[in-house]
Amino acid sequence: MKYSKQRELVLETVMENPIHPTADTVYAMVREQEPNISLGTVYRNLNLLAEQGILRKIPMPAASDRFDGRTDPHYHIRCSGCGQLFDLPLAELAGLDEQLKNLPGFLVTGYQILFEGLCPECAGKYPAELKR
Amino acid sequence: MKYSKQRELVLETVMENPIHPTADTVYAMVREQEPNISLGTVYRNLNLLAEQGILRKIPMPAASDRFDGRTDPHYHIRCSGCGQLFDLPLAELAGLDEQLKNLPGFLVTGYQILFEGLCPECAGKYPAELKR
DNA sequence: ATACATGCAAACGGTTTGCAGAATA
DNA sequence: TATTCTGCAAACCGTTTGCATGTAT
Repeated sequence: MKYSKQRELVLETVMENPIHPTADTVYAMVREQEPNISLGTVYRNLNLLAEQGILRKIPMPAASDRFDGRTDPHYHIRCSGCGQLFDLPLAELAGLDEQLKNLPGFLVTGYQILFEGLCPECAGKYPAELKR
Repeated sequence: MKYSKQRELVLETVMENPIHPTADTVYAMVREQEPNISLGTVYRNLNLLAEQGILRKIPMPAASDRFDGRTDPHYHIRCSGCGQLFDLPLAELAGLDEQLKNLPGFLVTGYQILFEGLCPECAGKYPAELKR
């Protein structure tokens, strides 16, 4: 892997903005410092950095993938109010690995969870009953 | 909702084939009985039936959505070997709801899990170490 | 008659890719 | 110089949509 200014900016942007940006968001942000960067380059670098394990790609069902500077295992929650993606301060799911080992037939190697709900800020704004 | 032969076939196909087919697969299957049906109609009906809760749409990260005739809560596992999606015979995740209620700030309303691993058949074929 | 559904094809959004030229090592 | 990278634009894939026509109520 050879150095490039573009890649440095892409990485820096994801690292310094823990907002789990989409490729498009990264593109917009990097463009402020490097107006000629192309969206393709942003994608290429994000994917490359994710492959190397330097950052993480969070595939989102029915939405743009997001990228995360944190590479340690942790959960995410999408806020139905503002649409943002947050880290969820939830401990490892206890007992799950246990259950998974004892499944007849299947060999589970991993899983992805995406939580849905309201972030602290939106939980305040919305009434008791929550909608989509 | 008005009756249509096309919708009936789409529903029937999903119900009778518990393989969690994609829209494309449903299209191919229905076409054998109704060669003139269009892919758009298949999509429209699958979405409509899912909205009504008659069947379930399973959004798949970085892949085509799948549809499920089973509407009761249960988990799925994607086999890394053959790519098929299976029901996972796993009990409700115990204690998770507990943990979720006590999260500071966040109000969790739901979650989706997708497991990854090897199905019984593929688990036999592959050696001990498993890859992607 | 009036909804609602269909087939078709075009449009869409997110992402990837082929290419010729530019930058790094 | 050899390799990797870039910008650009076109291609791609899964899905949705507009429209004129057809069908169920």
